[in-house]
Amino acid sequence: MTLDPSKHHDTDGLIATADLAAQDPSDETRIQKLLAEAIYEHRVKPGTKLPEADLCRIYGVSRGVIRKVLDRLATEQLVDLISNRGAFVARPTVENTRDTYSLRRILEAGVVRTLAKSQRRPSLDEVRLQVGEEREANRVGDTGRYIRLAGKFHLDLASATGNAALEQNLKRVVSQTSLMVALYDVPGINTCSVHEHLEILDAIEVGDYANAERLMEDHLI
Amino acid sequence: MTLDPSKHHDTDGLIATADLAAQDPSDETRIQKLLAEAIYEHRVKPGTKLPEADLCRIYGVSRGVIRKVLDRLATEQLVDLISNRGAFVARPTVENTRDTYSLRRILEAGVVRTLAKSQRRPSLDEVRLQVGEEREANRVGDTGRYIRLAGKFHLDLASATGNAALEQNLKRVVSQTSLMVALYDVPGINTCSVHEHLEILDAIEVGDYANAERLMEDHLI
DNA sequence: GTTTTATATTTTGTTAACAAACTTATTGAC
DNA sequence: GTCAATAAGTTTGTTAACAAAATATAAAAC
Repeated sequence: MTLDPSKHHDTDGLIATADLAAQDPSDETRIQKLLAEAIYEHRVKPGTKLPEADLCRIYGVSRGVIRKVLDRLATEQLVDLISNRGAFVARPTVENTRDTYSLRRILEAGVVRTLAKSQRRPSLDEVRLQVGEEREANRVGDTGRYIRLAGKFHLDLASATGNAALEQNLKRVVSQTSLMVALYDVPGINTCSVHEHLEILDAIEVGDYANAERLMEDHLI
Repeated sequence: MTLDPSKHHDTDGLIATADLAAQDPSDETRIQKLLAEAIYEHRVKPGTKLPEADLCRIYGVSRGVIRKVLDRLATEQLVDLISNRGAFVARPTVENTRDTYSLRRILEAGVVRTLAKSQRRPSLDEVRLQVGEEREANRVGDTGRYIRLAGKFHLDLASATGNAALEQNLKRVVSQTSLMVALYDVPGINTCSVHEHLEILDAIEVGDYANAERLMEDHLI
């Protein structure tokens, strides 16, 4: 792939974020994150081929690390790996999409239930603050920022549980569903309503886990 | 590692299952499964070093495939990968263990809820039949068989939901918790009571999802 | 005998070359 | 012009060699 700005390629969406990045984590981890983001943020379309040589040039690493990254993304189901043909941005089936959304609802219900049940109520002040920004972004019409914040809300709640395993699990499922909305027009998530986010927060802080759970389930589709 | 039966090594637990196995799946997938089983069935103890050369000899493959397998098992958290020092059977922390059990309860509650809520009630006849075998194994005192069947109960329920994503997720978490009982004496799971399994089945078939959920949560610890 | 330093061996990490499979381009027949 | 067959060119998969790091061994100092 060339970097000539006059010619546009399918994989151009990868370039933007290929700079900056601290080298604290290993090459593999760093590039896995970058590629994953590019995929679930729809900068590369589902079905797009991801040739090893191109990725090597873009990220400035050898084929070995690219191959490892692709293998990991395949287990995350963000990439389809076809033998002797290469890697492609995943194109999940409708079935798989439905299943993954169900799984997400289960996990998110688990998150709010955990929060609402916990004895020393975790401080959700920061989250509440961000929902404010969310509302503002929505009002002003900054859709990019709005979508990003709306998505972050769910992961922030998971983080607030203090359960790293749960958080990590939800993170993966969220990135999967993010990819899916590029293929199928799934309601909810995208159209996350600020009002509902606030209702959920309220239910959690009051400790009404039955309601918090129900609200979250209704919120996601 | 030598195969001399007079000398015992830490990694001997790997040998037993290294034979048979259909070559339908790729070497990587096949060996990943074998190694994962050896780990969560406690045939190799947590902390045991897994030298690449040994694994190559045992499974009869090149270092490349072993390295790929170890990388995958590391993301599954069954193996700890330490830079320049090699692979070790994972030794999860108490924190991680608690978190993973919470996650498991969330997922399993999701499973029974899904089953109980579903319109055309799935046929749980086979599962019910197996619980019968479970009781028999328990009565006769065949602990190995009993533990195996008791574990299978949970995965069979997940399979009955028809949600492959949910099933796959639970499978991973179950294998993680299986490894953990080798380190910490966690109640439940091991001591799965047949009676409780039957109660859960009943609640599901009656469609009483609130109760099914509660029973499952109480059942797991 | 214990500890420290130096050396040798083993083990892991990475790169580069080769082999195999797939794609594309070209040629020729109809 | 369309299609099929062949050949050239890419791209992926695998192996083998090398470099770097860690571990084990041996020697020396105290």
